[in-house]
Formats: sequence, C-alpha cells, structure tokens
Amino acid sequence: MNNKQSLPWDNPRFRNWIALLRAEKAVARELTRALAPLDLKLGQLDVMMNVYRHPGMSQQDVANRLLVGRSNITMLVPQLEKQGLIRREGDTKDKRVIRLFLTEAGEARLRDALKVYTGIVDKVMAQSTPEQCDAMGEQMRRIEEALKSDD
Amino acid sequence: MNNKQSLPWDNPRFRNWIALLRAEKAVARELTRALAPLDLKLGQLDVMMNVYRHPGMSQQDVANRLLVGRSNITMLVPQLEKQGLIRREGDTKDKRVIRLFLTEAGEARLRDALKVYTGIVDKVMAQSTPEQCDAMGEQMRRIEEALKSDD
DNA sequence: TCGAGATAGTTCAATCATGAACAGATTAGT
DNA sequence: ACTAATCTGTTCATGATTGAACTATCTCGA
Repeated sequence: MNNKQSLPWDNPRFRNWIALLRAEKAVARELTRALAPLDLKLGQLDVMMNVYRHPGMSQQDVANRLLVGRSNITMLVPQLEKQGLIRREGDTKDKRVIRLFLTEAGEARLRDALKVYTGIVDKVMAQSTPEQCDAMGEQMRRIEEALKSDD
Repeated sequence: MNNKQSLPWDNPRFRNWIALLRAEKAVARELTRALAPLDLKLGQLDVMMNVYRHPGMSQQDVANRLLVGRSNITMLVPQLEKQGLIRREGDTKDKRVIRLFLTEAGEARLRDALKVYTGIVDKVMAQSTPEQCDAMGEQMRRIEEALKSDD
C-alpha cells in the first residue's frame, strides 16, 4: 500500500496555495532588494503606508492592520522617527494612545518607495489579465474575511 | 494639487497585491497556531515536505526550493534530527553534500501535520470555485517564473 | 598533476518578530 | 467615588533569519 496517496500534492487547493506562497516569497525578496537603496525595510514601509492612508492612527491600529504584535510597532516607529519620516503625537483625550503622522520627508520618501514598489508589482501582475488580477484580489479579500470571522 | 493622486491605492494591481499579502499573513498565523500542538514550525514543515517529495535532497537543494539561505537549513535540520523526524546521510560520491531523508516517525508526523495544513487550506480556498482556485495558482506560477528569469 | 575557482555546509554576529510581564491611563459596574 | 477589568504602549528574553567569513571538498584546464 502506497500511503503517498493520502498526501495532498494531488489536491489542487493545496498545490495552488503552495504556488502562492512561493510567489509571495519571491516578490518579497525582490522588493526587499529594491527598497534597500532607499533605506527602507518592508516592515517600515508597511507602517508608513498605513499612516499615510490614515493619519493619526494609533500604534495599536497599525499593529492590527498589519497583523503583527504591538511590540513590533514599538520597535519600528523609533527607526522611522530617527530618519525623520514619522512624527508621534500624544492624544489629548486619551493619554495612553500615541498618534502617528508622516512628516514632509516621510511623504516624499514614501512616494519614492511606492514608485519602486508599484514598479515590481506591476511587472509581476502583468503576468495576468486585469480580470484575472481582480478575481485574485477578490479571492484574497474573501480569504481574509473568512479567517477574521472565526477568531 | 493633491499629490495623493500619484499614489497607487487606486491602482488595481497594487490593491490586489496588498490583499494577497494580508491573506497570506492571516493564513500563516492560523497555520502556525494550528501546528503548534504538533511541535512543528512552518519552516520545519517546509523542509519536511520537500524532503518527503524528493528523498535524498541536499541541504542546498532544500534552501533553493524554499528561497531561504543555506544557513537557515543548517539551523533547521538539527531541530528535526533531535525530534527523530529526519535523517542525514553523507553522499558517498561527493563528501561535501549531506542528503536528507524522513524517518518513519518523520513521515508519520508529516501526515498528521498535513491533515491540519490541508484542513485550513481547504477552508480558505473554499472561498473560491475550483476554476478560480486553479486560475490563481497559474497566476502565481507565472509570477514566480517571471522573477526567476531576471536574476 | 597541480592550482584556481567553484561548491556544500557550518559558524557567528547582527537584525527582526514575538509574546509575556509590566506601568500608566481609562472605563464600567456598583 | 471606588475598585476591578480593560486598554495602550514599553521592555525584555527568546527564537528565527540573514549574510559574510570560514573549512573542506570537488572540478576543470593548463
């Protein structure tokens, strides 16, 4: 008896998920290399993108959106502050929370970084038609939703 | 002039890629939690899956397939050896290379882990039709191929 | 055969993410 | 008003990952 039959490499869902993992890792490596000259790590850029979209976000909000721990943000923010890219401001109503804003330099750096970022994303997504690309995005949003519901 | 217009959140490719990142991270967190009772980290399972598929793989081969550094495998393998899941065997022809094999216990543990793994993957991929799932997998393979070509 | 260069694996220091424990601030129930 | 529970952010020890330097081995061409 060959128990390899019970293993999932002939399961399309499994194989396709593995393909996604490999593609994501390959793109992440490429992005990390391309962003290095701008002195930005992927994690730092993630923070900046969220703060740009939602100025005044608390660190907790950022952590939730990025699906990382709060302590991660605590470690990340001072790096961006030292580079003068982000500004921290204590909330006046609730003295526990710290609100984050991009500085002018931060917005400028973000624009440069996003040019690099979208350059690579455009290249890899050009492997699909716009319809396929949108269909994939919708799948991903459904997946996230499906996992969020059963916490 | 509002320079937000130059930023890519209205670019479908960009938005859909971000959705992919969020979904991948959410699934990875779920998998990590689900595999903890089996005493397996995702990285360890990655190694085991590859060694199972290709018994006698060298550490270098595993590193290439997983898109990680060789030293990562050097650190990972002893953990699996201590658990009695993997066996290392020096190549007789080329004394530099070490070939990896799963033990009986390793195959058994892999089967258990893959039940958990496919359980979650099936659940998240059930958010799409089989056709969408296959189309997504094909996109991902094309992306990886596109990046491999310009190293 | 010999030596230069390439390759497999290891070691090590540096970086990064994580979760638990903690301190201060706030909220809610009584 | 007061206490308990909750929430934000920080600190710290731990484990993971990386790339560079190193050793040992192999390959190839003169």
